[in-house]
Amino acid sequence: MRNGLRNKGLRRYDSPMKHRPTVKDVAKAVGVHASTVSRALNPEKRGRLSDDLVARVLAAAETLGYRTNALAASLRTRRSMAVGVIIPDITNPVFPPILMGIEDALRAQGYISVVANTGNDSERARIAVEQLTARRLDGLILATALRRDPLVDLCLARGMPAVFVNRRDETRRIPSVVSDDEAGVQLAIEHLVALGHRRIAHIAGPSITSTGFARRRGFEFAMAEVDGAPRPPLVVEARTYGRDSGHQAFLELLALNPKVTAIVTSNDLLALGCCDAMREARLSCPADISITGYNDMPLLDIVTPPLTTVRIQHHEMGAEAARMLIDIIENRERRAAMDIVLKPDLVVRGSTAAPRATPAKLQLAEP
Amino acid sequence: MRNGLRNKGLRRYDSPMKHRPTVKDVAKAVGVHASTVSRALNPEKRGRLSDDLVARVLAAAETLGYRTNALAASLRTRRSMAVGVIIPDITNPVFPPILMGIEDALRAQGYISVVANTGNDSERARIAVEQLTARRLDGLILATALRRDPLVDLCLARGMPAVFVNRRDETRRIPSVVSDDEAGVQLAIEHLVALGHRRIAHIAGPSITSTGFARRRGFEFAMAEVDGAPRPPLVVEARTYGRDSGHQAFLELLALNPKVTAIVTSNDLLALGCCDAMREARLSCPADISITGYNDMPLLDIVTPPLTTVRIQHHEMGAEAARMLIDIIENRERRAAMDIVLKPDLVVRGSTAAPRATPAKLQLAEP
DNA sequence: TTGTAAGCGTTATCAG
DNA sequence: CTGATAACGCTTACAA
Repeated sequence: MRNGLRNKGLRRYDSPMKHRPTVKDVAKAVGVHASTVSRALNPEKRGRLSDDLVARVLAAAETLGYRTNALAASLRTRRSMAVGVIIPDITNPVFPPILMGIEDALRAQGYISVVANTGNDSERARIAVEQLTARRLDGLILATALRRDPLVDLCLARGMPAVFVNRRDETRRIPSVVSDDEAGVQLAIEHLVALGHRRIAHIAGPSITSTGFARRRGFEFAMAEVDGAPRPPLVVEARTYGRDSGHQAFLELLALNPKVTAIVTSNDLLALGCCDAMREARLSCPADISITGYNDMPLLDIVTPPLTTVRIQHHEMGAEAARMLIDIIENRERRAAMDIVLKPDLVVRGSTAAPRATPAKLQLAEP
Repeated sequence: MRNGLRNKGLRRYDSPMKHRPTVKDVAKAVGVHASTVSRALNPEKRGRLSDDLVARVLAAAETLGYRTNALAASLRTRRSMAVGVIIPDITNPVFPPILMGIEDALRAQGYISVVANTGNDSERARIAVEQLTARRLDGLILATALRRDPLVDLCLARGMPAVFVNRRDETRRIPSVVSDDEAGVQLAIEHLVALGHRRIAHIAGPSITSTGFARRRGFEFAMAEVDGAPRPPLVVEARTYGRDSGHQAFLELLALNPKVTAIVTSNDLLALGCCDAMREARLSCPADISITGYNDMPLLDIVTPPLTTVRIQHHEMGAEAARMLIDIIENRERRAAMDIVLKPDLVVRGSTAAPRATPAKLQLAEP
C-alpha cells in the first residue's frame, strides 16, 4: 500500500465539477493580493488589517461562495485538525459510546475524527495506521484491544502522536485511558460473596486482549482473598468476546466443575452466551447459577434474566482520550499522569441471587 | 465555519517530528528525477520504465521508509479516494451494520470512509457536509433520515456526488438505496392477520423521517385491504425512535382505543417501549396484545418476549450505496435504476400470537 | 497595513 | 524512456 491513492489508477471525474473559488478569486474580486485574503480570513491575524478591508474580503468570500481547501491548508501548515480512531468492530456496542465521547471532545476543540474499522484483523489495523498517516492526520486514538500490539511500534516509528482508549499498552510507551478492570471484577465478586457465593468461576475474554487479561487477573487476585473459594481459581478462557464463545465456555466450565454457583464473565455477550447454554440445559439463572456481565451494553435490562453487570464510563473514556491526545498534539504540558483510570460501577439486576441451600443437580439435559 | 482549520489558531507542533522522506529524497538516493520516482511508484505508468529502474526506486523507497503524502497527491490529482458518511447516531444499532457494508464495499475499490455523527442535529449535519467538502472528499453517503433535507441542496450546490442510504430523497434529485418499508410493514400485517388479528394499530416513527413516513403509509395502505380493520386506521406517532417514546405512544394508543389486539411499530425500540409499558400495566405480550418491531436489531431474540420483527439487509444496503456512489464518482455508466430497493424479511418470534377469544380487559393497573 | 515570493509534496505535461 | 517545469491552493517570512 505504498500508493493507496492510485491503486485503481486515475479516474476521470472531470464532469460538471464546478470551479471552486480560491483565495485568488476572492483577491481579484476585492482588488487585493491573495495573501491579504488569507490573513483576512484568519481570525488570528485579522487584527493587523483595516476593519474595512476585512469586511470587504469577508463579503466577497461570502458572495463567491468561497470555502477554504483544507487539503491545501493542511499541506502548507502541516496540521490537519483531524485525528484518526482505530476501532476493532463498530458493531460491538461498547464502541459507539466511546466514539461519541471522542467526537464530542474533538469537536469542542475544532478537530474532526476519521474512524477506521479493522474487523479485529491486525493486518487491516496496520493498513489503517498507514493510511491515516499518509493522510497526515494529527494523531491517532487506538481502541484495538491487543495486549502486545505492533501498532505501537508503527506509531512510534512514524512519529505519530497516539493514545490508547479502553486498553493499556503493556510496554507503557503510549499513554492510555482505561476503566479499572481489576476493580470492576472485584465489585462483581464482592456482590456475589455478599449473596453467599463461594464457588465462583470466571469466563475470561481472550487473553491476547488487554481487557480479557486484566479482568482475569482481577478475578484471580480478588478470589485469592475469598475464604472457601476454589483453589486454584476456576477460569475458562473464551475464544472470542461473542455470544457463541460464551455458550461454549459455559459448557467447558461445567464439565470442569459442575458445582459452581456463580460465574463472573469478562463481557456481557459472554454472559448472554452462558444464559443461552443454561436455557438449553434447563438450568435456571439465577436460581441454579448466578451470572454477571461486563460493560452494561444496551437492552440488558430487558433480556431474560436482566443481567447484573459492571458499567464502565464509555463516553467519558472516549472524551478523556481525545483531550489527552490533543494535549499531546499541541504540546501542552502533559497531564501529570500518563494514564487515566476511570472507576466502574456495579449494576445489580436479576441474574444474581443467593445460591440454593442445596446445590442444584448440574447435569446437562440429554441432547 | 469558513476556516475550520484555523479555528483555534496555529499550534506549535514542531516537536521531534521526524522528517518524512519525499519523492525528492528517493530521487536523490537513486540518482534520478523526482518525477521518475513518482512514475515508478505508480503501478499504472510503471510500464514505460525500465524494470531495473523501477526495482531500484522501489528498493530505495523501501529503505528510506518513504510513504506518499496523500494530502499532496490529492491536491494535485483532485481525487482523495475517500468518501464521507453522514450518520445521525452511531449509537443506534441500525447504523453499525450499514457502516460495515459501506466500508467493505469502499475498501474493495480502494476507498476509505470518513464518518461524521450528527447527533440528529441538522446544524451539525450541515457543518459536517461543509467540513467534508472542505477536505475534498470524493463523495458523500447520507444516512440521515429526514424527508425534506436541506443537505440535498447543499450537496448539489457544492457539486458533491452523493447517495442516500436507508432513505430516499422526496425530490428525487439524489439516488438512494433503501429497504422496501411498505413491503416490510405489509409482511408484519399479513402475519398478524393470519393469526386472526383485525384490530391492528400502528405506532409510527417521527413523520419527518423518511422511514417513519414510509412505514406509516405502508400501514395505512395495507390496512385498507383488511376486512374488519378499524376505520380510519389506528395510528399514533412517536416523538422519537427511542424506547421512552414507544412507552408513551403505547399509553396514548390505549387511551385512544383500548381494544387493539396487535400493534405494528415502526422500529424495534418503539416495540420494546411498548413492552415496557405493558409490563407496567400488567398486560401480557403476546397474550393480551401482539407486537412487532422493525429492523431486527441485536439481542431481540433474548428479550422478553422475543420480538417478532422485520429484518432489513443493513450490510447489503450499505454496500450497494457505496458501490453506487463510486460508480457516480468515476463516471461509470450509472446503473439503470436511480434507486435500489431491497426486500425485507419477517422474523417471527414470541411477541406475536393469536388474539384471545375474549378481548382482555385493557385497563391500566392503578399507579 | 499590504504585497512579494517561496514552498508544502505530488503529478501532468511537454520536451528531449 | 526520462528530465525539467509548472501547478494544485494555501500560508508565511520577508519586504516595502
